[in-house]
Amino acid sequence: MKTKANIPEKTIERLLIYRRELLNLKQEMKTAVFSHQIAQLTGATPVQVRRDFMQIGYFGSSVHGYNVDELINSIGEFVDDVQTQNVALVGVGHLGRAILDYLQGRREKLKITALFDVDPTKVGSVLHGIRCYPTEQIPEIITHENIKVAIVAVPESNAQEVAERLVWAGITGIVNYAPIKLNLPPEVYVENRDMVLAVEKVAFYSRRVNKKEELL
Amino acid sequence: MKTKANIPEKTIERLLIYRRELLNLKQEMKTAVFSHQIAQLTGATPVQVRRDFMQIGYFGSSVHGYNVDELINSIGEFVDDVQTQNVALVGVGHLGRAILDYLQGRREKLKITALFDVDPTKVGSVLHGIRCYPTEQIPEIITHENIKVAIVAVPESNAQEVAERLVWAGITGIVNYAPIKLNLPPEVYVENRDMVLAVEKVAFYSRRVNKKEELL
DNA sequence: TTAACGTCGTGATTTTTGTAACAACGTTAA
DNA sequence: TTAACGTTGTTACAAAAATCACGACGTTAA
Ligand SMILES: NC(=O)c1ccc[n+]([C@@H]2O[C@H](COP(=O)([O-])OP(=O)(O)OC[C@H]3O[C@@H](n4cnc5c(N)ncnc54)[C@H](O)[C@@H]3O)[C@@H](O)[C@H]2O)c1
Ligand SMILES: NC(=O)c1ccc[n+]([C@@H]2O[C@H](COP(=O)([O-])OP(=O)(O)OC[C@H]3O[C@@H](n4cnc5c(N)ncnc54)[C@H](O)[C@@H]3O)[C@@H](O)[C@H]2O)c1
Repeated sequence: MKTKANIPEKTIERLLIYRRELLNLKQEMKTAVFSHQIAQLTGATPVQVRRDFMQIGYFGSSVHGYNVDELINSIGEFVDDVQTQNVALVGVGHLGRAILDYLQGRREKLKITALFDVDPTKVGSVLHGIRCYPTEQIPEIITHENIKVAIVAVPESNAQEVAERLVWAGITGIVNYAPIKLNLPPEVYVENRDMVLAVEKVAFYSRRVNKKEELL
Repeated sequence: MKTKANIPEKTIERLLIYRRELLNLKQEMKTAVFSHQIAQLTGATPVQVRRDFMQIGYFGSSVHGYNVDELINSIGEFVDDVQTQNVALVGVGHLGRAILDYLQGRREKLKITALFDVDPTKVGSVLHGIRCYPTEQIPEIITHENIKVAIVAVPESNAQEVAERLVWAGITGIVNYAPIKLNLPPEVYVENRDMVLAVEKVAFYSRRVNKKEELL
């Protein structure tokens, strides 16, 4: 895949958003779509949409626009692995449970295949058909299931330790819901999802709106 | 505040991250800190750190670095409102519960003061001292409590409708956990937090790490 | 006294990201 | 046949963000 070299991160993010909406269009039996429609559905601009598709080497027709099915496949070829990627979820509390309920079955190529927790009442149980293991078994299971991606939903105080164990076991990508910066080797890709920061940011920008209105 | 005009969004995000770590330093009784230490703790570069502080008009000393307390206050003066901002949480399921547990009491200037749900078993109950109201009362409560920020944690199928109701009631900032693009007036600030997209992105970049290792 | 050091603040530069402009090309309708 | 239309692909341009490079300024120690 020659194009794959230097696609901007922002483009990757948008491609995933496009796909989400394209899957909806497919549900609605739509077969073709124009860039300005995708833009409308996703909050991007039409030019941005077209350029993003250009970057992954998918070309539409100036008459019918883009073929929904083909486009979904092209994005998939680009962002997905050939095989399904297995995912581990560590910390099966309220948050972990919500994540599990929500994620499971949403994407063909992503599957949570192992849960980990320390709580003896949770270890050994099976949720959504997935077994919950004690954290001691992280190396064993991660290796055996060839898991590279993990979701960390444990309390702040345990997140660093858990993350290190995961990386040691072979994990190379982490979605981190704990409100700390994980200190890990730079080759591990970490996406942080601290909710407090999100709310703070929205609180900040929501205020500017109010300020603006006052001036009118 | 004259500086407040044109601070980049990325800087705002980093300032909030800096503050999170500075609050930890304060807990540890640290009183001063250098830019390279903050950089280390947050994943930024030292220059970026200094630049960001420059932008909000806080200046350190080249000898002692930055005063932790003062810096926390300066960031606060910049990003926080003078009074506490009240926040509404809509959808008290697994996700909503986790958000509530986690957010409440973490920040002086942000407080969840109202819950909304449609489930009769939840409406009327009190969690963390906060009452859960039926969604019909959104306009009334939002107005009465002067709430401008809301967190949407309802199922996908209801998110758009709920968001519209919130905006109609006066909400100007939303953290959206439903996996859809909310179609709202452009002056409403929306932060989307779709977990599937986060995992997909991490899955993508985690793979590149593996690829790289293969080449060595 | 002065030179070496470490850090800050900031102008200059590079890199990344987004936007505008427009040619190319079917399609439609005069 | 031809002109007008709407959309795509792409080049050129602009804006935003990150990085580099260096002067300024206490502090330390020779
Ligand atoms: N970023 C966010 O959006 C957000 C939102 C809510 C919670 N959180 C964070 O996620 C954490 C989990 O939230 P929650 O509401 O599910 O809390 P919770 O207490 O309901 O769940 C935590 C789970 O982690 C397990 N656990 C504890 N230590 C562990 C370890 N060392 N290894 C494996 N599992 C372990 C516990 O047994 C429990 O099941 C919170 O502490 C908070 O830091 C983040
Ligand atoms: N983005 C993410 O990270 C993420 C993760 C998990 C879930 N989700 C989304 O958030 C939603 C909630 O997740 P959950 O696990 O808490 O689901 P849940 O079913 O446990 O909770 C949903 C809650 O919303 C309430 N609700 C339903 N319709 C409502 C309405 N019109 N107004 C007010 N409340 C209403 C329900 O009564 C329930 O209490 C999911 O459907 C999913 O779309 C997002």
